[in-house]
Amino acid sequence: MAKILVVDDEPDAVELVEFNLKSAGFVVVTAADGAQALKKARASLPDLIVLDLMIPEVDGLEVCKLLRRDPNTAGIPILMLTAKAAEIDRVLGLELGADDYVTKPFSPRELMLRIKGLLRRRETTEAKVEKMQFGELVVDVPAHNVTVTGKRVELTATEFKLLTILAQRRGRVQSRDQLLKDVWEYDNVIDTRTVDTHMRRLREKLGKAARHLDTVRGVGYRFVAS
Amino acid sequence: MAKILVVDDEPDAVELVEFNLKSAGFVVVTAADGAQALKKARASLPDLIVLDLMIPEVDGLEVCKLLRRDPNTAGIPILMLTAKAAEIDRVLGLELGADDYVTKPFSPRELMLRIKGLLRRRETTEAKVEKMQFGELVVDVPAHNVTVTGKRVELTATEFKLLTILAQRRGRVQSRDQLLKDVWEYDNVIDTRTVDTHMRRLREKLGKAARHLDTVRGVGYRFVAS
DNA sequence: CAAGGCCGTGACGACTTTGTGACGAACAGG
DNA sequence: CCTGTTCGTCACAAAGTCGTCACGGCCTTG
Repeated sequence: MAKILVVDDEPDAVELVEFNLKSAGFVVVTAADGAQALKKARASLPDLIVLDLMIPEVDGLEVCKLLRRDPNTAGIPILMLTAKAAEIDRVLGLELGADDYVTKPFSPRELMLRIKGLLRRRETTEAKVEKMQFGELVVDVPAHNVTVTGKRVELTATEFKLLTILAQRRGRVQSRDQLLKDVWEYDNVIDTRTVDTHMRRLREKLGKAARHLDTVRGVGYRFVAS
Repeated sequence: MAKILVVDDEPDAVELVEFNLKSAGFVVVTAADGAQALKKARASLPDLIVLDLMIPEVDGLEVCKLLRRDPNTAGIPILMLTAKAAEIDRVLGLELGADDYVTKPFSPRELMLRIKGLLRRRETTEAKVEKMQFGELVVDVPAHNVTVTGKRVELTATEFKLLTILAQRRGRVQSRDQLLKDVWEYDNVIDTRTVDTHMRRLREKLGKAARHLDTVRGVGYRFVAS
């Protein structure tokens, strides 16, 4: 479950945000000033930071800059809370590097939407790695190459695409229809059982690395990394 | 089609809105005061609520706040109807958390646009909660995966869907008919006792996490988070 | 406290889903 | 034009899943 750091010096605002986030199943860490924020960000490495611009000790601008400078925290999405719409330009600009903003007063609902949007955006962009390794299995997308314990496995174009898409979405079940859409591209004339046949061929060629290919009965297939 | 709760104490206004919504294919539920509104919102879990600010029993502000505080209704978009433009700030502000507003008198056309806008926004930007944790029980929807104290539990497609729907509506009792509709999808040929059998299998597989599955005698089943 | 209804449980047969081997069409390369 | 590969479909068998039913305990209700 995603962990979120909420930084604001107004207890009411923190409480409101905290309540909403917890209701949505997030783990919440809070901080009331800039110094605390930096400390907690580094200590608990949250998945996202909700940061008020006007806070004591070290202000929001400075916190943002410092977090971006540290390699450990540079990648964490920051959602800025600003009182004045006029400050938006600076917040989103190069100077600060926040990823999104919400102006006060905000509706909790709006805030939640932004947070989920940021988390999703990060998820999807991070997943597009081109060379993937899972134990003995290596999938090199640009080279169009697959190896199992260092030995090259010859896959046909369709098999390769199927494996790639499953691996890129590892952990998530893909229905046969979804796979047809993505691997065979809009060709819904094709029978869903065709997917099964290709999975069989894939498994055959991958040998022991076939353990990564899970069948989820009644739903579809899933790639497991471990 | 989406279900919409309309709350206003003026019968004329309700009728007008209701007529327009029904013409557009929405399912409409109405309430004339705040107490009724809260009751119906919790009972029928609409996709959106059109809420007049000035209503008897419990006023609009209070209804809004209470709905936001309940995890079961916190996510429902609220469209406020206000008589005075001056109230807008409070309505949209931190204090209330409405998602949009329309000032009276409004044109039906304007109202419909706002409603459709809110519904679309939710559809496109708000992902359903995908990963839920309740103590030792974790339900990961996209992965189609359930774990109890870290150990994976193998569920069939039907069992998983049943658990997911109950968990997403935690705290609220679901009748067997409702569950048949949502899990088995329009297949009302099926015996209601079938739900019992699946609940049994779920409980068996979940082990000690089965404590989250409550039987409400004479009514149905309920997922409890704690 | 007795009757009736509701729900948990175990069993079972019908049905669905998936893995597998085989086959012919389409296709690319020589 | 020939040949080998790839691809989509099919049929079949095995395994898993589903819906129903009957029984019995327990709770509710009068």
